[in-house]
Amino acid sequence: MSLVQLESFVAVAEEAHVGRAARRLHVSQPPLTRRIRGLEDDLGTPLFERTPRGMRLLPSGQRLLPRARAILDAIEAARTAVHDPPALNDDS
Amino acid sequence: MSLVQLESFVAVAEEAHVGRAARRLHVSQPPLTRRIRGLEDDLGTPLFERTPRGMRLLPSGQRLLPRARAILDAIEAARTAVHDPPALNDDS
DNA sequence: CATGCTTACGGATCACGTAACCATG
DNA sequence: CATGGTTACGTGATCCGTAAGCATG
Repeated sequence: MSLVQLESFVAVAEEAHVGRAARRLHVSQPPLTRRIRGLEDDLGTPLFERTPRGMRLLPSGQRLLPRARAILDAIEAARTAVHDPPALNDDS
Repeated sequence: MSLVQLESFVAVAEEAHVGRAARRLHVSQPPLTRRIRGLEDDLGTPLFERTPRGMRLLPSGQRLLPRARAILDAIEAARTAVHDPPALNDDS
């Protein structure tokens, strides 16, 4: 599992469409297909149902989605925290 | 920033020693040195002080450590959640 | 036959391990 | 001079984009 895979998963889940997610991520479709497949392989379970209209989240994917978002948010928060020393307490 | 970098960071922080962390991660020292350096470059700030005895966390690294652990834990939790459907509620 | 996901494939980039290097006490 | 982190370097793995393939309504 990688952060790139999680980011790709969230984009595809939100767009329900590999093509649109690819444009949003500024990447072509094939890498995105492979990232999703790689994540599914890593987890050992499919996350989407492939329909002729696009991608539909399976229950496994629905369970993953909020956690994936939280992890990506935590990454951003960590990035910020490294740079921002906590404000000094007036009492100290 | 990658999960491999975060995992490497936690190991080096806990061991305060690249060599020991490398053995723990079943990797040789140079890749680990490079991972830490890559993380520092990505964040734009050093995380460790290099001493002749080993590695010592800087304040920036001290702020990162608990967040890195939380993120890695969240990854494991997500991995589990994908496979484990929530227990059915008796009331439902 | 239009749409949309996937596979093939060639090329670039990344990441490893061995070996050599450098700094400190 | 022992210890421990880093740099050099060659090789194998990974990942991308273009192009071709395939399935569905």
